[in-house]
Amino acid sequence: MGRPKKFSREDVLSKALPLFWKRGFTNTGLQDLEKATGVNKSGLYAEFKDKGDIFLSSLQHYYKGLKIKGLLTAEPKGWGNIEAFLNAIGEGCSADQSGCFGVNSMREISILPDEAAVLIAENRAELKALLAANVAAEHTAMNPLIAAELLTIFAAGLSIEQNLRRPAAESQAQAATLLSLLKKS
Amino acid sequence: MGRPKKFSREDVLSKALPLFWKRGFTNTGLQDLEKATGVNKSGLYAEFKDKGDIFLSSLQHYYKGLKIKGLLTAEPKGWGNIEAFLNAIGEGCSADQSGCFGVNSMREISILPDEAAVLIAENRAELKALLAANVAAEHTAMNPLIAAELLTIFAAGLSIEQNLRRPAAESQAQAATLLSLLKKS
DNA sequence: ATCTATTTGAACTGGCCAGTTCATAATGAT
DNA sequence: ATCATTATGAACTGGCCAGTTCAAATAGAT
Repeated sequence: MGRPKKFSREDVLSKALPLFWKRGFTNTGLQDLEKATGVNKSGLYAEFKDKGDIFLSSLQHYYKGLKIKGLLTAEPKGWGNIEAFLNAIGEGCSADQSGCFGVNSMREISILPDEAAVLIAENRAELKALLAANVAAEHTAMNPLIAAELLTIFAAGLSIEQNLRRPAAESQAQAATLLSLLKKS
Repeated sequence: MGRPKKFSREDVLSKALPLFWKRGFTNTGLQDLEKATGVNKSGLYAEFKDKGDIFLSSLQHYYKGLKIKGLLTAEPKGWGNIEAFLNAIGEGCSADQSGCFGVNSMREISILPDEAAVLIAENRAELKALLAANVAAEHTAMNPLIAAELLTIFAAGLSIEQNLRRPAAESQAQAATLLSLLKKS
């Protein structure tokens, strides 16, 4: 046995995540990461390949811990779940974390590690499928896949506009409006 | 009279804009700007205060030349204008310019000159008003302001997802779906 | 005390960054 | 030819960047 590790990979990621979330990839420096995680640069590079790897791992960590899967798989499925999901986008916005990290990252996708783009696309697809399942449970006349796509785009819009620091109440009101439209059809 | 200017401010801006549009503020360097505009660093700093000023001016230039005002003020006002507007978001996407520059910039707003945030907010408000006017022209049961807000968020979602290089046809199909929902209500 | 695994901090490389300065050249009008 | 205006390119500052290397320290187990 040697000296025990002082930090866990997940500890580091959960502290790095808010930085990337707020400032993005390029605007988050290694110094920032050292300070936030409390782990030395040497330590970080012992654990991660490079800065891109830290970002990618943070993104994975983010998706892993995401509540929306829980919200959208709750029973019974239906509008209730969808409304809870849309509201969650507006709620979780501390000063540091606005909107969805995945949506925010879309803007930087051209300079991100390729795997990041894949991750984002995969999770978008998963989200859409979950939404579709909840729509389908309501037996509407509307095609669940089409409704789900609509909701996904709307959610992305809500997310990105969180950067303008819109009050959560507004977002929720708009979410309710869209939902009532979908319910009627 | 001295030597005449070789470049106009607007020339420079129209060449700088695609850079910022594609790569954002931080990821666009002065070297890139020199190469793209054909104007020396010295020349750029004679015309602009700093890099932030070039960005801000590019954003102004972008909003000035935006077609959407034309699309949304065409007569007769109504769903047709709105559909044309939504489709334009998906269309104008060359490899260099994806989505709306204003929406893309929301992600970077925390590191942008303050005036940029103001500009973006103003134009969002203007867009919303134009959309509302077109909804109002249709005399729907729905509150035009609420519908306009919905459309604005949806447009932001479409814009940001353009970064994933979605085919324009998909975006347009989704736009049509949302419109049909709005028409029905 | 010794061995091992890990943390730490500092020094360092090489590169890019924004921004400044200045000397030189080009261009036009008078 | 002179004067005013602008363009150009190069040199330079000071700072931050990601990433590497290494020696010293620390902590546990045996």
